[in-house]
Amino acid sequence: MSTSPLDASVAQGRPITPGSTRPSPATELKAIALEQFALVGFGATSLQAIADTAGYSKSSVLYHFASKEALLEAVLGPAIDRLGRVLAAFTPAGDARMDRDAFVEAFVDFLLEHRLEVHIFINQGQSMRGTPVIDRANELIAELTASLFAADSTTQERIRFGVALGGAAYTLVAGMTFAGDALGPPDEIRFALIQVVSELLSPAPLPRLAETGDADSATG
Amino acid sequence: MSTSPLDASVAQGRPITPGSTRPSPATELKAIALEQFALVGFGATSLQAIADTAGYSKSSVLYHFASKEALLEAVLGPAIDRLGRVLAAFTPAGDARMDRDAFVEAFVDFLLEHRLEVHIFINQGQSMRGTPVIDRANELIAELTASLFAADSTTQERIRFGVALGGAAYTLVAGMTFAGDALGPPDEIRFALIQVVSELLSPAPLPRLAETGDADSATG
DNA sequence: ACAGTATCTGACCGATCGGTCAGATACTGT
DNA sequence: ACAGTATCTGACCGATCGGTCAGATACTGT
Repeated sequence: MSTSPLDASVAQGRPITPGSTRPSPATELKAIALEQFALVGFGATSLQAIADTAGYSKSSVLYHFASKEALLEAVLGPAIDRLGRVLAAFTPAGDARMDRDAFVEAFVDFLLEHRLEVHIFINQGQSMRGTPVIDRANELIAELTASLFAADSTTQERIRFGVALGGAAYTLVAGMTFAGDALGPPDEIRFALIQVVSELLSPAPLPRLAETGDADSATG
Repeated sequence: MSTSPLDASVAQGRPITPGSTRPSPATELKAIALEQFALVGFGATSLQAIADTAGYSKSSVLYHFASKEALLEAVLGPAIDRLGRVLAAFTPAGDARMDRDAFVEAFVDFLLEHRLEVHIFINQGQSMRGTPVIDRANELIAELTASLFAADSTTQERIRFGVALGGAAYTLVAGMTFAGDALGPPDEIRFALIQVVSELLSPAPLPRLAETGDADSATG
């Protein structure tokens, strides 16, 4: 009995096994909340469900986070901070198109690291307007759009940008989280994403794609 | 007072103004439910909210639809039927790649017509497994994947397919529904989508744009 | 040993959830 | 005019929602 590591140890609120230092309750709760918010949505996730999964009481969740919305802030905040930093590094002043290739790489790495957070505010951002952390994310997306495209951008360009953003977010969550590793090895996923996002953000197909060949796709 | 057409007329359950024949209550409820399910999610949408928006009581909603899940079935069913027909027309037997350009056009038209439904089962399909209508949609997506790609498809191809599917669904909802007409005129959107989806589903960039003799390493 | 603090919990709150049901009302064909 | 049916509603149900609070327990520095 009590095969689950969550049962006996965490139920008391502190790690018992001295060897593997269990993450703090707040960290654990944030991780569970992140997954649930992305999977079933913020509105459809109950604090009770989060507490049950973590092995705590609902009161404990509300001890660590003042409210459900505060928990959302804590969950999304770091990812949005990081997005802000990625954007700031590539839009220093008025000069928008600095080093687009490097930007795409940094952006894809951001997506890979924070795919669940991105999925949340991509797919639920519109219905959560008013929540500070969501508004901040929406502002950053608007900033990103503005820095990538001039004011006279075409429908074509806007569509390609939207497809790149939403497509990457969807693929990462649906493919990596839900479908397991059916999508491919992580390094291949990263390479393919960088390529397809670059392609989508460029007015024409990548110019130097000609001789790249396979790169490292054969190395498993 | 009572400027809203919903107020006086529908509150009694039947259209009063004889000129403009109001849609049936069931149709109206489905339209409102569709929007809410897509906007805030199925789990976060209450029957009361749907009823209030339509100007009916919650009991009336449950008179027309036996349950919340039955309402979801009624909302998504037609779109999934249509998707099934689109797929059936282009995968008659084992021959998968019939006329890919025509298929992409039909598929994009399907996306344009049922963007909210697609958004629902793209973004909430994983958390609604077990619901018959959602399972049916997931099967169709799997069938689509199988008909587009051989069993030995590369990571690159799978990523591109996912980006096309998720990206188109996201762009149509976020761009057209939430951002109004900021994306562009409908015919331009359609044209741009057909082009970008075609490009993503092709193993190599569009042949006309560059003379890259590479063919992307996928053609093995 | 002891006081102070951090953490966790059950009991409880009003509000809302999906759903049931009896009855009121409107429409129908005769 | 009348019976039958379709439609709509309020009252009500148990369950669950996010959140509060007093008190139990564990840990801390002294």
